[in-house]
Amino acid sequence: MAFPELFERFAVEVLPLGVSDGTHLRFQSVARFVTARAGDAPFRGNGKDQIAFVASGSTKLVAQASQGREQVVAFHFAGDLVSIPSSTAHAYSLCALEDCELVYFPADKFLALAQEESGMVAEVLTRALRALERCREKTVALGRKTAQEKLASFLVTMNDRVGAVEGNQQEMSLPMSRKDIGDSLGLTIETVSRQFSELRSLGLIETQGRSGIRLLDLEGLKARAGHVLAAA
Amino acid sequence: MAFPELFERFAVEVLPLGVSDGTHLRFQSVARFVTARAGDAPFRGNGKDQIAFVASGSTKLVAQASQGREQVVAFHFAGDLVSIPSSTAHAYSLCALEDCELVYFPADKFLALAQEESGMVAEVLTRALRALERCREKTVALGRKTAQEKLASFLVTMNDRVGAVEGNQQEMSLPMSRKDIGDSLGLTIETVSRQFSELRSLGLIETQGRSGIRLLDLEGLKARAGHVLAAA
DNA sequence: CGGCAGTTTGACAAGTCTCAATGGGGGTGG
DNA sequence: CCACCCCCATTGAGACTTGTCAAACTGCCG
Repeated sequence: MAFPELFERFAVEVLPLGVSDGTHLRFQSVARFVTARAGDAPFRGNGKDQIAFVASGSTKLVAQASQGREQVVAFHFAGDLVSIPSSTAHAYSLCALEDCELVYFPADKFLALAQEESGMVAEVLTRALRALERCREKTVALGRKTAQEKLASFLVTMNDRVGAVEGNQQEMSLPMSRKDIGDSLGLTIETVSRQFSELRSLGLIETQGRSGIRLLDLEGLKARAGHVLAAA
Repeated sequence: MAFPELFERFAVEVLPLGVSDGTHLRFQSVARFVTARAGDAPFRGNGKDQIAFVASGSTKLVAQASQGREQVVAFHFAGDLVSIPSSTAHAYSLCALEDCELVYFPADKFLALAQEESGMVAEVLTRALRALERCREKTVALGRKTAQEKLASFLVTMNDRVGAVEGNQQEMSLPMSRKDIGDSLGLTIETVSRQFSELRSLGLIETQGRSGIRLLDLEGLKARAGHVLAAA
């Protein structure tokens, strides 16, 4: 896709309605574009905070711990905005799960420009709070859930984000590998695989090939996800 | 402390310089106040998103998973702003570690008011991004670190937030119990205690009573924290 | 000074990781 | 379009970190 068209997708999704032409153009002037093939990591350690918009495809944000251990901090899909930090206790990199088109900005310029348009900061704040919420939920899973609960809540969450109704069941195609799922849930590939088998034999899910997943019993999955709803 | 004085502390810390008197007053009109004794949970499941400012004392944000398991999602100290969500997969509550004075707002009104003052949203966004960063770092610890690495990185992080230099060593008084630390790191009380003993016998830390901690070898601790710095 | 909650330490159990081998999908090249 | 091959996923056996249960200890508050 041509670059101006990509930027338009960002503008439609993130810029508030009725944003001034000037702001629109200034954003465009600091925007950069990149297409990434599955597996590419276009932002590996470039030393500056970045903000990236996923125009198409899907990505993972990966943190590195010592001894080659990796933790997937978040997954992103078309329309998501990602903040990629540079100076923290762990090195982060954004990595394409499928072929991707990304629009990205230096974080400092992006935030400075955003402040010129009041609704814009609010939009970014809303997205940041949503990201914080997801991260907190992940924290609970990583800290206090069993392998099975981790996978069950992962599937329920992913279904909310990319699932589609098929008959009276939920169907989705996950772009991430077992390794990605493991690195996201703090488990090994093998444990993830075993839990997939277990959920299958419990009749809660069906898998089709490597990425196809059908949730046969969404309520049953939720019951095994270890959730506790507010004001219960 | 009197309520107007508490609000002033919030205003000085969070409201941008030169905020209009009108905005100042509108914030004050939706602000609520509460003093909490150590152990109190003033926001337990009240059904609405809240934003709280910690005027004095320290708090923990706790999520509940099934079967009474608890996960501490974040700690907060005087000057911090906390977003307390209500409708998520887990029930959250803010809990006082020491006696606290809190200024709080309904989140919807707070965010609506913030938008009237451009610098205000930016300030809240900055804080939200910092909270997101901390949460991501915690995610890495929970997902991919050993018990010892978890405790070491916890101590290093806490030292950054509340530590003071004492001689050529770092000293701090932690307001949270071993249980709080365990619930924050995804460990049991016993494992936390064992790791404290281990770090003590390695000569990296000294403990004094239940809350006093001296970091004898900050670099040694960091080396055991499993960090990988960016652009290494 | 006494009681109690929180902490430390120990022994054992359990869940997950590691190492290893087999099986299957899906992409590539003929 | 089909077949082959490689990589990913699955399954199994054994090891190890952490959790569980229990008891002794200690700092802290009344």
